[in-house]
Amino acid sequence: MSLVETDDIEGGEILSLHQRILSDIREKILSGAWAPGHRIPFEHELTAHYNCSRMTVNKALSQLAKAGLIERRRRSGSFVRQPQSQAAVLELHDIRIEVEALGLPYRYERLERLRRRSGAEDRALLGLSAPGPVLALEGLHFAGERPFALEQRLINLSAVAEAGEEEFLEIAPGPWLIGRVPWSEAEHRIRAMAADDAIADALDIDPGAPCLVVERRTWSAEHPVTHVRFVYPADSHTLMARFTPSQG
Amino acid sequence: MSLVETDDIEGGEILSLHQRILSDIREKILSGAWAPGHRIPFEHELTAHYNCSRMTVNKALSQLAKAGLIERRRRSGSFVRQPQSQAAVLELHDIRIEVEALGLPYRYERLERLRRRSGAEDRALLGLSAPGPVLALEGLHFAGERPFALEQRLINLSAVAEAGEEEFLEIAPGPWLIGRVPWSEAEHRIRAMAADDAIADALDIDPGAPCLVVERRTWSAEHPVTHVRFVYPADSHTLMARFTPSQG
DNA sequence: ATGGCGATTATGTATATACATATTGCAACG
DNA sequence: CGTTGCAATATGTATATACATAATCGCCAT
Repeated sequence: MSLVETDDIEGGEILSLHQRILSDIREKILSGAWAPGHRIPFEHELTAHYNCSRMTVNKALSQLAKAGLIERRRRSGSFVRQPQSQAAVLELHDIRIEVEALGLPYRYERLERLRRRSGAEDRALLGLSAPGPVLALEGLHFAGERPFALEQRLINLSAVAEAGEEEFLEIAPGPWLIGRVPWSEAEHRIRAMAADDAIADALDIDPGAPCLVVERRTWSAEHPVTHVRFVYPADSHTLMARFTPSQG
Repeated sequence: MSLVETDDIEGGEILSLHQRILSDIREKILSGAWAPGHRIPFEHELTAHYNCSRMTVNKALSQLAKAGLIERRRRSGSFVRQPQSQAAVLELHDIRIEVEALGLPYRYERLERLRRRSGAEDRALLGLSAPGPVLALEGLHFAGERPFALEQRLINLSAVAEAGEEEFLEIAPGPWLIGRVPWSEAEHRIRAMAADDAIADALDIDPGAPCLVVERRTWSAEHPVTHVRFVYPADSHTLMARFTPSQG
């Protein structure tokens, strides 16, 4: 770390200039101070503001551009983009990680918890043939103050009895399960859907607004473990997956 | 980085050195030539090999490190990391097969075919760095009498010259390409969207109705081949993927 | 032997500089 | 009046250089 030291850095985090520029700008964008479409200062202005070289500014801005937070146009400047989470490789789907990748604070909040004997619908979702105890959970994942995803989950208590003792008030069931139940197989279903009133209300969007729905059923050693449905507002989320062919 | 031919002399995309180093190393890792744990050449060796400055090599390696492909240790070198989970074999779907699985007659119909020199937007979608000839196609996949999916496709004619001779009147470009171009890598983006007027018109649905959008970029040996966007009416379609974890 | 210490080495970060490239606006020209 | 072409501008990429930092190796003294 060099002697540069522009303003006295309050608070004591030792950040490289690069990272400080990054987080400054990210914060402006995520806080809404710089709305989508806003032109952020030119490189040479930031160079002056941070008292550093253009290369350093350029590296930071390039990184923000690659992360999708801003868009750069030659001769015009750099502009704040609509936020989109391009994170999220298909397999993982830990919403906390997605949210934190966006630089936003994450929070989970339980809406409902119901222990019951599985009805026909529950059994269809889980792929169970016989009735048995299940836990039905509904909760909201927040990114900052805004709902990021609605989660509706069924857990097969015959396979994971200890889940029946858990309240899941602020702990999302996904990470909880992953730590306890080794899954051997999963099936994903992805589709688009118009938000009905209940979903619109929970996610704080307009009824009829398009949503991305990701459903997953998980088995462990042939036993159905859980079925979960995530509902994302269309504008909050892009699923991404990158892969090479299995052989040729 | 010379100004040499702007026009495509066949055979090579014009890649920046930075990108060339990136893709070279990525290819070695993904192909398995450099196994996990393998020490990749020191920066100064790569500097010599590519005849460039250490900064350029450093930038490329830093990027690979951030992407999680390699791990860097001071005084020791850079090492290929263990592959992190990601299984997710979401198969490239052939729409004909989907439709026929529903027991409905399949038909493809071309709406538009345009051969042009790639503009900025085309290049962004394809991931091209230099201008060149592209083929822009738009077509409809029918299930019975109803539109099943709208396809908007760009083909990089520098990579697949013979596509420029094809009319694609009733042959969907997807299957045509698969038979000719072995792909080595693909990137998928999945999201929900409200139908705009043009899409609503093509698909014969209401404007604002939710749609599932699947975008795919495909590379063959580091050359961008095609970008395609499928738009499905929400009610017509569910994407499915089933997979097992690669490890833990 | 062994614990400490300095030299060596590879990466991390930053600088100044140079030139390429894309886009915009304006001015000159037919 | 519109078209062309040039200058200005902002970003893109690469260079050479400098010094900081972390980890390791080997030497030396206890």
